[in-house]
Amino acid sequence: MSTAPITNIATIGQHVGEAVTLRGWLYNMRSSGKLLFPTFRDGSGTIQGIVPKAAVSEELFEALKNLTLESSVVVTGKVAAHPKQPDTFEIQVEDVTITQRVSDETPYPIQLKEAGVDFLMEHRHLWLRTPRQSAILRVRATIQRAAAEFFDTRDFVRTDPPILTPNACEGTSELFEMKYFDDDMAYLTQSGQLYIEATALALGKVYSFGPTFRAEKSKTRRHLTEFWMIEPEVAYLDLDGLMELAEGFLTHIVTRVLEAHRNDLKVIGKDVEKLEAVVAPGHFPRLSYDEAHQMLVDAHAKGLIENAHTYGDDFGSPDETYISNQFDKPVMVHRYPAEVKAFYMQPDPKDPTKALCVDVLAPEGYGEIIGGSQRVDSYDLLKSRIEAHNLPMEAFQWYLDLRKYGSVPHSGFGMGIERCVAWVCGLEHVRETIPFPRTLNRIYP
RNA sequence: UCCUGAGUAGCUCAAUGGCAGAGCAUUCGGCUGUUAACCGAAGGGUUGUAGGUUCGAGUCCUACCUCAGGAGCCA
Repeated sequence: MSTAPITNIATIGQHVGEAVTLRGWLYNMRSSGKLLFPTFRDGSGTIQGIVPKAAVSEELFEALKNLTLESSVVVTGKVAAHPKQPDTFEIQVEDVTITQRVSDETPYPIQLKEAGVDFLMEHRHLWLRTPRQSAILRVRATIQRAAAEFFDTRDFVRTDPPILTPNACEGTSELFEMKYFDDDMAYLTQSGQLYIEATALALGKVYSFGPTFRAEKSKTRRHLTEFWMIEPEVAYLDLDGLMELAEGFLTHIVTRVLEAHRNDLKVIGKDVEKLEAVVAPGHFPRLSYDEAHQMLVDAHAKGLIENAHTYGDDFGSPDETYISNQFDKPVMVHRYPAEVKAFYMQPDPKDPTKALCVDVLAPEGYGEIIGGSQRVDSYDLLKSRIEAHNLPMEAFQWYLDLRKYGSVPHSGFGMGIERCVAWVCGLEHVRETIPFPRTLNRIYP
């Protein structure tokens, strides 16, 4: 075996003129008579190899010529600039060890050509190998790291809430239910918020980051039944401070993605200028519910949206799309009517019919990626809200305790990682943002 | 839950109610700079399931199944 240093494809440009070893898979094969052009991938990228018949042994040439796609290989060869494509490299193959050859009887099922959603999802474990899917997962990892890093470097303490809970956090959406030993029922968490309100009052500034579950029968490009959420919660923070936090947070994430993933974004097909506009100088626009409503009324009058928005109702998907399309940065819509929002949101002292809450709408019609609010800090008000929403009072005793012992104004938000990734990458559907998406009709593979 | 659409070769799709087709993939052959290479050949089908109409159904009708898009709800 060769002694050439092991390298990866992403950084292979540093080794032009040198012999290197790549460990990966056969991604594609083209040939032209006595020239082979195998394309290899190694998880960090793809590179074309070139194999003239005269340059290698007869056995190796034949073995390579008949090699099946996605067979695993260790390749040794000299790195050279691509003769036709600028900033691209190729490897002049000298030796190949086949780690495992894909059988002729069971060829790799996923073609390089287009395929349908059902087929790809059924083969998600293999679909992940395509350059686009790999690029998306790299961007996702950076978004997750940047999101945690933003809070870690600002003295937030990460506190992980439970995943098994005894009751609905918000008393709203459908929960996944399971038996908890003999007599009790448990539910998969739909948000860690209530629990991190407790840790925020212990530690000041906290965040949680983990999976959440919704048993909603939603069948759209924005919904998964299992998704990841990052949620900060801060004592003594008001709504304005929360909006500043959200703005800095998203700016940081997009900055990190632009630093590290211009190539990946190109593979994915995202227009990088759209992201550069997000981090350009200037604040994210802030719009009150009333202003947003007026915007929709005007748009309907001009025939720009189909359905008139009724004052007092939440915004529908088409409404959010219209509003976000008016700006090239994320839009923060605040102070919704309290009636359409959750029971724990603090009323606006200037207009108690409004809640001190904010939804951040991503550009390009990606909809709500962040939802947050200032929380009710009065014991009596919270108790009456729990009653008004017909929630089981005994389950919320601990939550009420937080208002009994040193209650303070506090605020927090939650961001769904998958929607953020879909927006940053410009994807049609959130199912591509997570390795193994869980949707209404699919839990395999 | 509701609305809409789609199920035909391994994949992506054609086929006026009248012989089941193409491209890609696979196998075989050709080609010394190919770019989802190209050229030639071969194999590959219970047309989602069950009924019905008809001389004849992939095509029309009914029910069901599966998937997708949207609404509602949400991140």
